[in-house]
Amino acid sequence: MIKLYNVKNRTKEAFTPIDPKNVRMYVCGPTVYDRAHIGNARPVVVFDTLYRVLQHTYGKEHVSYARNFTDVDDKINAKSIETGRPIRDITNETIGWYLEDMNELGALEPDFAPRATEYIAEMITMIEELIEKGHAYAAEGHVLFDVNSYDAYGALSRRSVDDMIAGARVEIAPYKHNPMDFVLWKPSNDKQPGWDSPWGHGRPGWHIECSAMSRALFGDKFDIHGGGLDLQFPHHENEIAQSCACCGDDTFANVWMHNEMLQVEGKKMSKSLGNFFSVRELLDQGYSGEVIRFVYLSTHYSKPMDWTIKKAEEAAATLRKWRMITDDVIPSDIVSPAIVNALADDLNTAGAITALHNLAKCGDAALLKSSAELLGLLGDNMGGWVKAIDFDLSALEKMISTERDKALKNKDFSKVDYLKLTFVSAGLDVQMSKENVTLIAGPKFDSSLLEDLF
RNA sequence: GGCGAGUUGGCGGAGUGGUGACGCAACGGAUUGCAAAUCCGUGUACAGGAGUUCGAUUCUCCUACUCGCCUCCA
Repeated sequence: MIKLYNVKNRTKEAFTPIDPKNVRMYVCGPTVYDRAHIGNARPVVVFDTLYRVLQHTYGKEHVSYARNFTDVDDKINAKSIETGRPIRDITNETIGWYLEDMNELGALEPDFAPRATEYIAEMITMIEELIEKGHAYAAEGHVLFDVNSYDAYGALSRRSVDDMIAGARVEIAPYKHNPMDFVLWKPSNDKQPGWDSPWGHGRPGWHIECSAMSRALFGDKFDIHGGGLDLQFPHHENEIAQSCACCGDDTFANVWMHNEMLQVEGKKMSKSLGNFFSVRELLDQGYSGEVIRFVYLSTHYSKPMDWTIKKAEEAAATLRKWRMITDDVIPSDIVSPAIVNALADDLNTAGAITALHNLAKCGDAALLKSSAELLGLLGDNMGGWVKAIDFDLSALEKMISTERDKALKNKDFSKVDYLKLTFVSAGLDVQMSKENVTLIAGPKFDSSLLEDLF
């Protein structure tokens, strides 16, 4: 049984799908104007893991996962004006990057990846319904959602409209009935992307796309809605308001999940601090996608996670060890119950990693591999970073072995020690047993440092 | 100002109303020509205060601190 912490009730509860043959999860995806940064990647890895657990529990063909691309947004418009490139070029390129980068993190592609611009008609329909039902109004080319018309507004994030107005720091547009009313549709000028609508040439507000697209793909009601905690308010609150006002109080997502934010070396990631980087930059620095994924999974999704070099290095060491154990091992048909149980308990990925450590300790390589794969780790497609060394060490092994045999007789170890030192400084791990000497290339192996020996 | 999350041993990080997870580091031992790797072993951690309880790190309240959202940035 899967248990999930449902933000709606702030309670961990048993997960019961609406239809076990059709489990539906919607996760808010990126606005596509630039490379995904490492904060963007956390929900991707978190919900990818949940996707795998759901597939494991209900069967691959019975789980649908949708993650949208927001490809109409003022940030994209700004980039287009700045670079002189058409919007579609920018969004296509960015989507390509995104899929590449997330693939490196071992994230499966969702079953649906809807683009906002392909669902404009559905959004317009929904906005019309909202107007008809008295939850939205048109004003000066805009359409606004009337928060006073929806009593439960603020329930998800536990905010009251009055408190928010009192503490508001935003300038209030004159055409709003209530300062908290938010935009469903807004007018576009010649330079902005736009579509014809009953309210003139314009474009959708940010929130309506998720309501319209999840409805189009999953219907009025589905199981899980996820995203970063920063989206809880206002984005998710507004999605709920739109969808429930339109389709009924008992519609939209049953379970709401939010992953906590990511920090870098103890500080909020920000461009001014210089600790802001993309997944691609990290990959280019030599941190493999698998290592990055492991670091993400070693902290529970509900807690803030600190990205540090130290963690990445520890993760790399652990994975290297596990890959050594599972090299050429055929994964077991089953997954360790300890791992399944940990993951079923509100996606306790850190607990699952502990269970993997236990499997490694007792040497059950087949089960270690199959179980790690449920977390998206130790897959054959992700191990390139470990096996990348193409260098025959057998001649060196023989060389040091011979010298050692001699030294053991004449007690002069100077030559052996010299070789050992050279090997170690070239990044080799030198393992001498009674019988022979084994050399293992470490992460910093550099064969050019051995040239003098030949 | 409003709202929320968190504070666990040297570091990271789970978890639990009553036998000190787990990883890294450290230390001791086995092993080794010496090492490394490996194996075995070693640590009186739960921010502070009050309360509930036979018993609290775990529940309740208060205090302090940290962080996040409310503002273009997930």
